[in-house]
Amino acid sequence: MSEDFIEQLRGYVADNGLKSSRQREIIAEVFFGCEEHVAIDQLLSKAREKDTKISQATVYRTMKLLSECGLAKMRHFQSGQTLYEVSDGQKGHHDHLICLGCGKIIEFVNAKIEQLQHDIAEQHGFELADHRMELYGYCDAAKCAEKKRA
Amino acid sequence: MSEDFIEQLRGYVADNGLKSSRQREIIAEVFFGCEEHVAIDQLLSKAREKDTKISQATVYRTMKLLSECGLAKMRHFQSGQTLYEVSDGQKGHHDHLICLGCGKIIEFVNAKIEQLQHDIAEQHGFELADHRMELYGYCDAAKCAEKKRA
DNA sequence: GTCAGTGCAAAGGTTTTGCAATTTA
DNA sequence: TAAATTGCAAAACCTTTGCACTGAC
Repeated sequence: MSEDFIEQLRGYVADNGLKSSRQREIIAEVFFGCEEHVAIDQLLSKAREKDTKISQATVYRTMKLLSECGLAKMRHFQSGQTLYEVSDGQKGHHDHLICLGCGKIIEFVNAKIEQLQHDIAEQHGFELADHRMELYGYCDAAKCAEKKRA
Repeated sequence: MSEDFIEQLRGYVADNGLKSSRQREIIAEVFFGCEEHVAIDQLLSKAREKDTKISQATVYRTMKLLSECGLAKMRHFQSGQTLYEVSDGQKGHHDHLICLGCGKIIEFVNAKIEQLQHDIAEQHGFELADHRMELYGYCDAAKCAEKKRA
């Protein structure tokens, strides 16, 4: 499946008069192989395991390209940090449940909420294009329940 | 009502062994007088209409203070920009509907969604602490409906 | 007088960009 | 060979901080 994404990338590259590169393939491979949300420096260090010389600029440029061709999506979380995830269009839309204790991020979808969101947009004369919902709380791990009290 | 917020700020300052200052009062006044969401540079330029010499650092420091005492809340939107709004605790919780055409931000609350959010958190063993929901779309203004097509 | 607050400029952190060298088609 | 890609370092942002000075208590 990761290979599938790489194919899409190659198609985009070919269709737009761009050229392939080893670095870009490595970064894309690392990105699509990531469980969920990754930061630039995580991508960089993982990419460097395969090629020591990959630069941070190339990671930024590759992620920008992946965003443009709809394979990646940049997200700004409440904490302010920027993370990338495989685009909704590729792996299905989902929202996030985030633990303030351990940072764990759980993805979920709720059809009723999706419906209500459309209703609300309509009520205000909006044509909905996208949305994000993030729930912040503490998971059931002991240390997280403890942090909650503090 | 803006005066009411200023009073709360004064109370916090007094209770914590801090001192009052003209600049801080001006910035707070500007902030509480803002319709909705403001960026640092907007606050700075509005504050400078009342006192030319106010520095950016003071605006940052004041907004940090207002966040600490629960009067302001910092928000990171999808675009990546950081905006401040009067805290939920002060003006009631709400979510956002944002026009991608003109940038207009509408606040709303939907009890059903709030309920569903709690249900979801519970299903995953989470204790909900906070949440955010942002709907992005195009409002019914002609120019915005047009941008949508592009 | 003491200590918090301020303005300025420098320092931090993150992301983008200019450029010469390299690689792809 | 022409044009895209890369790495590096500089630049561009945004935010925080150190410091000497000012102002509140």
